[in-house]
Amino acid sequence: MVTLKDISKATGVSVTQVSRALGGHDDVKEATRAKVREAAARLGYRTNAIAKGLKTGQTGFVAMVIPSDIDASGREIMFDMVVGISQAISRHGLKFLLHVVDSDAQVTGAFDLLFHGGGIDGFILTELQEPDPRVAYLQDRNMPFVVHGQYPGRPHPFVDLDNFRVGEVLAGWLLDAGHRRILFLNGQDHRIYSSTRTAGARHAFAVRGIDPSTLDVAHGPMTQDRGRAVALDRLRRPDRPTGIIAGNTMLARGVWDAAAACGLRIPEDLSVTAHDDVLAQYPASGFDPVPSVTRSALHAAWAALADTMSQTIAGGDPEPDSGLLAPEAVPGLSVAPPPAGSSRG
Amino acid sequence: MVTLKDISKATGVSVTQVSRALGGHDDVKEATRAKVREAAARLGYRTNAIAKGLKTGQTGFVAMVIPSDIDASGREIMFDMVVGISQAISRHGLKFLLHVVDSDAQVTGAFDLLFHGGGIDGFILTELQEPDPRVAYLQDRNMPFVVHGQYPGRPHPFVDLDNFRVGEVLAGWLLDAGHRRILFLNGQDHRIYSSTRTAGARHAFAVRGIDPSTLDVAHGPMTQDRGRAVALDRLRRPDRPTGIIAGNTMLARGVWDAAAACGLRIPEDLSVTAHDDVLAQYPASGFDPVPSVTRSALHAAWAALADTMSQTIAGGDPEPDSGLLAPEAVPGLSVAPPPAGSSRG
DNA sequence: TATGTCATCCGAAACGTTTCGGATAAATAT
DNA sequence: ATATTTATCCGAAACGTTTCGGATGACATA
Repeated sequence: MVTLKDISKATGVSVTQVSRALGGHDDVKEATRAKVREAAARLGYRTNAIAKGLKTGQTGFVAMVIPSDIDASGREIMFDMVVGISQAISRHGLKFLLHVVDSDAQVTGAFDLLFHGGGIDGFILTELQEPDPRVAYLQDRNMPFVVHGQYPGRPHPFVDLDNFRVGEVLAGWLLDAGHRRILFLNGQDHRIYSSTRTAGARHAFAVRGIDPSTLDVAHGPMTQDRGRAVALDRLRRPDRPTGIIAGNTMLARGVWDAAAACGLRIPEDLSVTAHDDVLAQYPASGFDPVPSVTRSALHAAWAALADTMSQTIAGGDPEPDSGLLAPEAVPGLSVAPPPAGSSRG
Repeated sequence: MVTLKDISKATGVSVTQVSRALGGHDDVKEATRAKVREAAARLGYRTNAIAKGLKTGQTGFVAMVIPSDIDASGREIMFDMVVGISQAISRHGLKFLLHVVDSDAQVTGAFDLLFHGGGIDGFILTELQEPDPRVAYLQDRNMPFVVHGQYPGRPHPFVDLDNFRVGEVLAGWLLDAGHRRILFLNGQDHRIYSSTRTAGARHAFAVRGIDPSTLDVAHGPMTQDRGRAVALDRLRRPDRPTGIIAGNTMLARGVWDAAAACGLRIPEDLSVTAHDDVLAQYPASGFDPVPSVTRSALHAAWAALADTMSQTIAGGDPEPDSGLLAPEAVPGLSVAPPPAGSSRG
């Protein structure tokens, strides 16, 4: 292994100055720095992360702890998350660690193990639930962490899509076109993003003087199958919805299927709005007509997450509310006034 | 942070002896060891992995490097792998690290980065292909690694299902029942496990004096949809196969679907054998009739993999061939002689 | 001349652990 | 009695890095 001492010997510069030269400190003569850099490159020097970690107390490892008993719909989205986050973390020169435990109950124990005994600098939390003990646990023990999502009542470093705004916009488009019987195909129950989107949608109702309780919200996994099934069920009722909000593009695909199955045209007979996470596997392309969507790339969220993580580890408290990502509102051709025959609710 | 020095102060035992007491060395009086253990527990001591790593040169981190551009069918299996491996690794007191790079080409670079600069003890390789530069790269640079699978021509630490035997048994059952027109629904092309299973199946043909080239092998992702599609295509031909080998239970499900669609009964009109990985998400239950399978739990492979990894890191070369896992042969009710009307091929 | 400023440098200590090479005293062997 | 073994212990060095607290000489200022 090539060490600073080797470079020191090779150049005649002290270990201290070699360290400072490579570390970019400013009390090193340019000529010296060049000489050191050259020798480091020539000898194939690589900073020993462990030694550096011992001195600085930081290793550059960021961990995410997940239970192995995730349900089928969770696993699919989880892998995309893991890949996206890992990539974003690597780009910041940090290293991503995935730690799998047997059950939810063991997650907090793993935090302790990894942080105190394992040289982990910080944690990433996703898929927040209500209630979720993880946030309080980490806060109480002063372990650095960043959340994808926000936990109510406890300010903490986070990155999150403005889900309230998403619900507001998607519902607003339908309401403004004249729809009153609206179905919201939302995500899993007890997920905070789901309820925040519902709140945003209901807010859109309220500011227009429409009773928010008339919004029909259906919770569940965000899959094409479920989208089709729930939409089909509702569309076959006599007082069928004239507008549907889809939580993501997979649910939207299910709605398109259901509309086709019922012989309903979009947007003439049924208006649809959706949120688009810009995932490669769930492209928003191929829809006819082009849907009206709120759009926010998940990979942008991962990048922001990595950024906030690296700030948090460095000790700088990120500014509150800086983590809220605004969705882009992209009107398409999937919204029209409700069909004349439909009675207004 | 609680250190050895703190325990030393609290107990009056030297740092050296505290270290040895906790480390399980034998030149420590039992009374002393108990006193030290008590103090460690009381103060909440946890070994500092970084400091230990600096001294011993090992960190307990094991990494797996994957490219982000895996195809859809790959992602599904990959997540199960990652979860299974991570869990098995944790159980050995090691820590699992998932590192995602943008493309295949960047994998070897990541090896260097993680090993030399990142304090990674060793690597786990899965999904071997032909050719695959990773094995030679790690071998040439003396980085410890364990492979799930075997690379031809280069002995290396590995854990693998005996895929030759799987092909041999699954084909043998059909041949011994009298089948001659057999379809093998195999895994992805260029995957070593696929070709090894094919070789095993062809060997079963050869030892029975039957022309191995009459075996029809179809490569592709191991999904229910593909199983149905390929089976349907073959079953509709005039010289349809009378026996089908399914590479896993999902493919088998597709075969069951296809048989139903063609009005064929199993096993009266069509015999089927399959391999069962014993995955929770792809249960082998719910089949009627119970299929004849070779069975080998993937999670047993992960456990063996973690075991071999920990030996390899410790410097002990695991015995060659100790990594080959024998499948269990579990006859069911899905194999019968071919229907009388079918002409023998 | 004496003092201060500046750029550049370096020795030594520190991070927490493990381990080498003995030290001590008691028990046993000669 | 002395020599040897045994059980138990400890100081100090080492791993590779960063950083504190100065040191040095050149130059400008008073």
